[in-house]
Amino acid sequence: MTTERTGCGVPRKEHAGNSMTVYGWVDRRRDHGGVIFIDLRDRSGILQIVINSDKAHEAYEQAKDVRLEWVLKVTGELRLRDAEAVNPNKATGEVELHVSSCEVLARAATPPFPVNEDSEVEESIRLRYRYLYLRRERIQRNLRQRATFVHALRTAMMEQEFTEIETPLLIRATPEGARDYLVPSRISPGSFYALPQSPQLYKQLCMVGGLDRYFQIARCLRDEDLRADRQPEFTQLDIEMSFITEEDIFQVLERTLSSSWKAAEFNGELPSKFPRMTWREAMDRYGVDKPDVRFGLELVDLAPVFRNTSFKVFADVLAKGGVVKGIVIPGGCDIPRSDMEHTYMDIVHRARAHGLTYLYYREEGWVGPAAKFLSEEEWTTFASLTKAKTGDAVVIVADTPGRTAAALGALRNHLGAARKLFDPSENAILWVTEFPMFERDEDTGAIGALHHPFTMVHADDIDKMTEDPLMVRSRAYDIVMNGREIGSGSIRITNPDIQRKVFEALAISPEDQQRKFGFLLEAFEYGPPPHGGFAAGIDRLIMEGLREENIRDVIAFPKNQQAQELMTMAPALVDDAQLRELGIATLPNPRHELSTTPS
RNA sequence: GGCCCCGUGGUGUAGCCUGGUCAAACACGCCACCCUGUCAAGGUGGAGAACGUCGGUUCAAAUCCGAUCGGGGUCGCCA
Repeated sequence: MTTERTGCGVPRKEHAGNSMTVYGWVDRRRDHGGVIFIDLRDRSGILQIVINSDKAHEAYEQAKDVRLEWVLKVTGELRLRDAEAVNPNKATGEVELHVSSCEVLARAATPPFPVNEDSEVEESIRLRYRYLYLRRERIQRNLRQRATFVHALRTAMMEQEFTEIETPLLIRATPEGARDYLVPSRISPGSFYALPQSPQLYKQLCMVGGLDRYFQIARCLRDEDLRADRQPEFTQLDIEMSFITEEDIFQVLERTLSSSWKAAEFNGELPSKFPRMTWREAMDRYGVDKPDVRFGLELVDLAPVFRNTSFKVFADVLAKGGVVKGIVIPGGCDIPRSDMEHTYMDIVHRARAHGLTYLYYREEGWVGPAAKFLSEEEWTTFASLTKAKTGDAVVIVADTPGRTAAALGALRNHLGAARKLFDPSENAILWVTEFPMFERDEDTGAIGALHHPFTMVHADDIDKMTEDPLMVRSRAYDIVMNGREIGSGSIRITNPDIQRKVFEALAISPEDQQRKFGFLLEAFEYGPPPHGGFAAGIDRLIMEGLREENIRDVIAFPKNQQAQELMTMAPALVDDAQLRELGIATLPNPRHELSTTPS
């Protein structure tokens, strides 16, 4: 069947005169009475089929009843079209297949939405009939480019002497991090496996095992709420290397990603070296740890202006160790006060900052709620720090360093999008390095690991671990692209003394250390090589590469926001017998129980 | 768990703010017929939704209010 098959998108004028057989779906049909045109579609493209009642009567009788999405086998002779019949908009537009026989291989019900065009359809319908949505040209192209990209990643890794290793899917539940998906064990009733959030621990054990250079195109599963760029199961390019420093990892990623990007013919290109920025610098200049550097609007430290201010709110903040920072918005005088008071204020409040104030630099001078508080001297400082021009506006937030950064960082991202301040075809990729080792939970006050507890501490900061843990930098790094976190990694701790100090800083008792991570600590007693690695989110990279706004459009069978797969309707209830075998009993109405359980 | 947006024939939308003229309009699709050169074919005719669901306000509700369900976005969450 396939040996004599020609792809619908393949024929060109040089094939004219050839007899051929094509198979495919009816993309469109144009019935002129005595002659019927059918656009036949397969994954390679679309070919116009001509069925003439005089010349192929039997085929014509067949084709009369054909409808959209029917599956046909068509044999005929490829001919050049008359000059006036050429369609320059189609790859096969210079030729057409004159049919001698037309066989209906399958009929099709009327599709629930248009398959032959890239029109909007409600997400639930797309997901319910995913197999039909997959017929659309756009998603087929996305998935094909995805395959090319992943293939290129794999090739690049092999060329760099990495070994692809499969790690288990049924693993021990990890105590920290995201919520686990649990899998009950039949043989050990009451016990559960977890599905991996990432192969983190196994890849480190591969290093202890002497494999030296590991990689995997790894599925990762996290039971957390979904977002436009987040699915509960996703794919990572997972890497771990021994006897290396950051530089080696950076080089592998830069080489691998930029070459694969090119191979997949993704949007634009990636540089052969990614710029670097420390976490400190990212926070100071952009207010976020994943800056979108396609546009400016950098944060300006305005503390020098308000050092001796009569404006009580700012004075209080500064006295308590807070900061005053602002963003200069070029041409911002066109922003209505209502936006400042409502839209921007909401953004700032969501970041838990107290509020913002603003100043317009109009022809007649600075105008705004805070204008009256500045002395002549302060205006001079203000002008030199902001370098604002007539027509600009400045928004100012005063709060703790963290909240100020969060508020202005969020506002900056909003402004960048709302005021179209960047070229959407640009790829702004960079390394963000030297993340803090620890962070304090604002609500509980507890110290936690920002990356994970096996992240190596920056050599200069080991001494600060006990007295000033929040100032300790780590050897963790992220790749950030267009304001989106693409992946992260770190050099790992292999020194037991340092590991112990980290656990102490995190207030994890020796008993808990043993219980939670005992197997890793034990492995590290047997000569662990210095090592480190990285994990890059493949779905997100593809989103950026294809300029898709939603991760669902780069995944063949994605889930909806409730983490359901609407085609097969998973998750679903299972038989009591199945549960009994696993030693599991469910609450009578899980949904109800959950909603009434205080959290 | 919070917040925001959406829910009208198979699909996409209009109508909803300013309730009655709406057993609801338009495009595509669907059905029938006509048509031998189109390519988003064309023409003629036709079927198809009581406006997600429930409740309320009102003489009167697609239109107002409440709840609920479904879809999406987002904050929390994602070491």
